[in-house]
Amino acid sequence: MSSDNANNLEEYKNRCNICKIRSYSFCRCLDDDKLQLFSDISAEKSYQDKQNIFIQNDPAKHLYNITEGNVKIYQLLDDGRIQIVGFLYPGDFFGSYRNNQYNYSAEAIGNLKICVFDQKILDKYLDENPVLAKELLHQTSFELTLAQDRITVLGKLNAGERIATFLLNISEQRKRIGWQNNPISLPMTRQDIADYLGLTIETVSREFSNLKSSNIVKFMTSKQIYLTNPEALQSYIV
Amino acid sequence: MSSDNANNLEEYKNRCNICKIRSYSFCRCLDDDKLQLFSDISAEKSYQDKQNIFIQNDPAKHLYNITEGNVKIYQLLDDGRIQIVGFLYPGDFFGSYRNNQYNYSAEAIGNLKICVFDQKILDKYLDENPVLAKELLHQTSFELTLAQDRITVLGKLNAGERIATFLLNISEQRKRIGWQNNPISLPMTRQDIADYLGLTIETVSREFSNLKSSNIVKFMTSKQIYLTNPEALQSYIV
DNA sequence: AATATAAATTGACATGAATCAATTGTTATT
DNA sequence: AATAACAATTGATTCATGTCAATTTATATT
Repeated sequence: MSSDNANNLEEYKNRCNICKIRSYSFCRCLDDDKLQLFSDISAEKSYQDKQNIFIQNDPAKHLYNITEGNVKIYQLLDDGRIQIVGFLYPGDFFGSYRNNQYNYSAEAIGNLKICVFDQKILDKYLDENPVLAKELLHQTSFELTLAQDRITVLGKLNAGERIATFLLNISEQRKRIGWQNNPISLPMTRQDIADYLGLTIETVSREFSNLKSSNIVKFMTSKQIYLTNPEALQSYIV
Repeated sequence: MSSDNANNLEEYKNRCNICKIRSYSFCRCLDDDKLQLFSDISAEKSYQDKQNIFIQNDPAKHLYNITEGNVKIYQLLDDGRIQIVGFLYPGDFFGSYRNNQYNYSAEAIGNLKICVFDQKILDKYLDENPVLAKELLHQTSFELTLAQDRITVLGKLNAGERIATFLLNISEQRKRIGWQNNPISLPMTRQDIADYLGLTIETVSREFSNLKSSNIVKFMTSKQIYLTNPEALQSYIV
């Protein structure tokens, strides 16, 4: 084994300690010695744009944690209609820690790096580390509130309100993980945004054009958007 | 103290042991001695139709477990629009075990009995009883999958499909907790159903009439509905 | 039982977003 | 640089569901 390979292995085994997203991911609850064990029971994996991580109804064997890049999770109806349940960002986890089926499909948006945990091994860990179980509970509970908010968006808001909410939510999320929150980058396509908001691509495009001509937002590129007047966006949402 | 009062107190202290909904509520994970302690840290409370249990954005201090009756949880927009996030039934829990704000308001539908837990006390319990933390995690995770399914319903299904899904879901839920699942009782009003499905009361009424005239359902009363042809309902959902 | 009040249904019409179609802009490939 | 393939925008029209209004049915009160 070359000293280079040895170094790489060392680095790989140490990756949890130097992980950039730890402070806003569920692993943050572990102290250093536990963290080392955590490196051992997880594996890092890379995906490219549009690659599937898993498919809905697959037997759920893993839990995933995003370390780099973006993921969309979606449900597919029999006739081809698609609903994007959520966009996930670094620090978010997805998959399952129960031995059943995945409730959605997961696909990479752009280049992606994730930590993979075996469901059974993680489950054993939970018994021994209540602090981790509690952290996952809190995180899942937070996910649930986000899902509930989205139910209201889809059930009650009109097209303009949905777009405004979407932009503000992304801005908040970026702030939460300490990234630039204005201008914001939109890693997903217009079609993705439409499938996320229960609209068509044409309606999304028209609403963006409205915001543009009202000087509320400004597009640096079609995927880089500057919120010129966030207060106006806020007032959209009632 | 009369012997009657003593008996009542005895019965009250023992109520977890004789609780009818324990087997499909999160308490099921506790064995007998732990359960006795659980009776001590919870209190039973009763509500009447339309009474609020708490309001959105109230400081979240309690976790609730339904022992009898039904609850609607909902979000209110500034202009009065309402979205019912979920209908809850015996065995379901709601509220919060985190020290933040409630994400929705909760209101009794009909007569209601609930078990109330103090968030802080329950939280301490979780540290000592990882099995309880895991049970809550699994339950919350299940709630999350239900919420995700609802996102797809609201984002992609048309009025007829939403109604069909709603009826089948209720039927499933009744089956899950071992109740009669056909005919099914609808404890909520038509307006509630509309606010739950992102529709208007008129559209809900019209879709019910369609199902009626297609001989897919039959109304014993306006709140007691017999699924004459569940397969036809199923095929609605694509 | 009669009256009042609330809940649910049905009809006529309006409208926001979907659909269909064409065009423009952007990114990748030779 | 030219071409192809894809992504996004814009316009014209249709349609599902909302809105407004009236009626019927169910529940509560005297």
